[in-house]
Amino acid sequence: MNAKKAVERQTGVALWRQIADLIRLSISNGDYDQMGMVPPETVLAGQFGVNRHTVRSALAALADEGLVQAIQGRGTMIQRKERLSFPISRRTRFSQGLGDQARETEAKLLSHVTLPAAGDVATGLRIAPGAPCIQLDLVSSADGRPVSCSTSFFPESRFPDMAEQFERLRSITKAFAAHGLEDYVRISTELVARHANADELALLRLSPGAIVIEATAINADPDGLPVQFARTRFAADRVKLKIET
Amino acid sequence: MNAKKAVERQTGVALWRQIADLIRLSISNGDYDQMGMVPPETVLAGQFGVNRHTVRSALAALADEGLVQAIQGRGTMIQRKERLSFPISRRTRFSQGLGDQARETEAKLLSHVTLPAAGDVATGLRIAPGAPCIQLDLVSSADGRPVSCSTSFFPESRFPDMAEQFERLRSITKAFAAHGLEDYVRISTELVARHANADELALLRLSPGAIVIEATAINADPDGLPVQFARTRFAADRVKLKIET
DNA sequence: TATGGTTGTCTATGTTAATAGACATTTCGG
DNA sequence: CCGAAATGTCTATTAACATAGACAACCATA
Repeated sequence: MNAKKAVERQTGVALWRQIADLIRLSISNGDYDQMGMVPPETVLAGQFGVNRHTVRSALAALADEGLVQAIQGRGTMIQRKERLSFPISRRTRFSQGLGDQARETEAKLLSHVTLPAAGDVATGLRIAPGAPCIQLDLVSSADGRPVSCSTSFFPESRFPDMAEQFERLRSITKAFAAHGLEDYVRISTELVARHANADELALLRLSPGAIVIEATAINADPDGLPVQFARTRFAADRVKLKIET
Repeated sequence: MNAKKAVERQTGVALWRQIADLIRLSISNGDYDQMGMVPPETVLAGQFGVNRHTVRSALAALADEGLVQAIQGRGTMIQRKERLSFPISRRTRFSQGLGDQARETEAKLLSHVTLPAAGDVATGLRIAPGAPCIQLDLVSSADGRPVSCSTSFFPESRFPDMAEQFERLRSITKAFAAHGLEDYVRISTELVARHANADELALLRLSPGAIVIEATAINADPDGLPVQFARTRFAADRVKLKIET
């Protein structure tokens, strides 16, 4: 599987950023697990066909992310290498699916507001456009590391206390249960990958230029009636989406 | 809903490339469908808070992709805006799922070779490491536009003529049928998003810095025995993956 | 045909990215 | 303790990116 390590010039993407992305990929692929450190700067410079200083810029960016740490005289140590495997199935729940991959998972409520449903939200939830719905903005983390941020919409008529219940119970599943909904399944998921915008960079603590996977999903009750319209943005370099059919 | 149009400086990604990506996204979102053209350069420059020349670089890149065409005195016309919706389910077939979204779909065989199965391939296909398997490299296009490129592995013992049959029938499904396998289902799919490498840029005719979604999938016969290990890279700005559960 | 709005082209200037080389500093093993 | 190997720091130079302003060329329309 020796993926070619090629960098392109004059593409609008700086060489040091391309190289940083490639090294990050190699780390999460486990290419350097033997030694627990990245190859020497001079070797990397040779592999990528660039100057050592360019590699240093790339490594500095990765050190800034906390992914590696350079030690003078020794080398550049790998600090982290995880890529969480994230199941997407009919029963997708955040913390549950991660299983024993993380010691601690957390979902933090950023904001909540009640507002009239916009076109795509109304269509997804099968309610009248303009009907009131509750919007929750969350950031989910594993072991203190942000993994995804999401914007969810719930029909207010059915789940009037969604925000309060979530804040109390710290779980969408439990907040649903508090409204008398014991079970729900995913009926639709659409995925798109793109560069992270400014908000996402801040929320997910990403380095600029990073990629997010945006999943637009609809959950429904056992009768097939939509209960949640969610748009979740995953930090692409921290997750692997596993589709279970 | 009104996604912020923010560009970041000193990120290693040139402003013109960030802007080109954002405009591409707006086009495929249909933001400019009313007028059929992109806003004037001066307006875009104002929106993004950059110089007009920087916007011109971005538009030049998009014109290079064939996405827009500038006409002096009139404006910059939109030439294309598609984003194919691509279903991923237990029965994922390339051409079939696209339905009426494209007039013509094509799968082109780039190369085929028989080689001993590497670690992950052997594990995925549940054959002994080193056992012979057939590798097919394909590029799939819709209406002449490359959408994905893939590398597939098949156990040679069971599908000895995979390459020949595919070349004749132009379809994995039909090539399976020619080997006596009438039906198969997807048992595993993993998704990762990253920047395209040099090969993918060329094969998919992408502009440098573009994003690909890499899907690693395993198909199995009705008895659950794996028959295909595939790694497919989609041009992220041309597709939307729709997960059907 | 005159005018306003749009893209095309040119010059100039400052900033960032990348290369090149030299040498200092630190670590580790012989 | 010495020397090889690694990272850290400095200077200098070139190419690419970004800004700024001016004006030409072209299109639509009043």
